[in-house]
Amino acid sequence: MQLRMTNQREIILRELKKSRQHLSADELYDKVKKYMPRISLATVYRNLEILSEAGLIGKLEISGRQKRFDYDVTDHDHIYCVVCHRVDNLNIERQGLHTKEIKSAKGYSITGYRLEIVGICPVCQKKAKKEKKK
Amino acid sequence: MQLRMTNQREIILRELKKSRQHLSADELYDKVKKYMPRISLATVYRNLEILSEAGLIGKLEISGRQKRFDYDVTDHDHIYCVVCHRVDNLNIERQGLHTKEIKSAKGYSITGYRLEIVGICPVCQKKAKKEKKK
DNA sequence: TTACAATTAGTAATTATTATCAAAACTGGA
DNA sequence: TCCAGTTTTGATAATAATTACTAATTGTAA
Repeated sequence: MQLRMTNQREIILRELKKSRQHLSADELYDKVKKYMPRISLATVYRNLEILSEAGLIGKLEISGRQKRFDYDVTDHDHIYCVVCHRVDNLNIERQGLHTKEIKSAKGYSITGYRLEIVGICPVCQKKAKKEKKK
Repeated sequence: MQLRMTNQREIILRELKKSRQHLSADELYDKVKKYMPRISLATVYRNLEILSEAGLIGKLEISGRQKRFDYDVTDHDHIYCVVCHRVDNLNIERQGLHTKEIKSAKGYSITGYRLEIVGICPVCQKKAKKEKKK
């Protein structure tokens, strides 16, 4: 199956890469609408799935209610804010993780792994301090 | 805030621990109904949140559409099936992960981390083989 | 007991996502 | 270029999971 690069796809892809964030479908919808006001939210959802299946973007299936998509398809880990659900990329040395232990874990055939660092992002830390003062 | 242990809470907690699985609210609802047929699904949702805030159970905020809850609150990692979304517990040596690199990552204050091994569980592997034969 | 607070069952509302479908836009020959 | 077939789109309906609301019930502590 060959991917046809429509205008909609082009702009969705461009805006996600431009943002350098891990956007949800509706956040991306808002950005794309500026260039293509008549685009449908369904088109954004549809194409995010298609683009991630084609390997042009990544799909984060981590925490939070909404799916988020990653502009960076190279191998990396994430850091995630428990308060606002913001996600950032991380590069961490992963020495010692490809062990026999993992490879045979519970009879699973392993396709990959991900390390998620969980914490509170700088913005939410500031907010929390302000809240305390009240 | 002190946690009042109601009948509903007791049974929800008991059934989750008994299952030794990572159940979603509706799966647990089905189990609990056998002992308490008039319980409401909303009560299950409500109490799963309360129990996890009280630290009596864990909340998995990982992949898949539904939230899942963990009978085991001790420190451990997970292995997760990309096909059926089943989750199992794992104990893996995590040497070399508590590095300065992580502790100061992107200005976050780190509260923890989780390693998720991703793969296909034995059951889904078997199903996939059967599918191929067709 | 008796008043007050917490919890419950039942249901409505909300949120995120997926499905449906007719219209529009592409594609690759004749 | 025109046409037939395929894809994709926009609009909207449907679904799934969760949360909010509310009156009734239950527990608690004086």
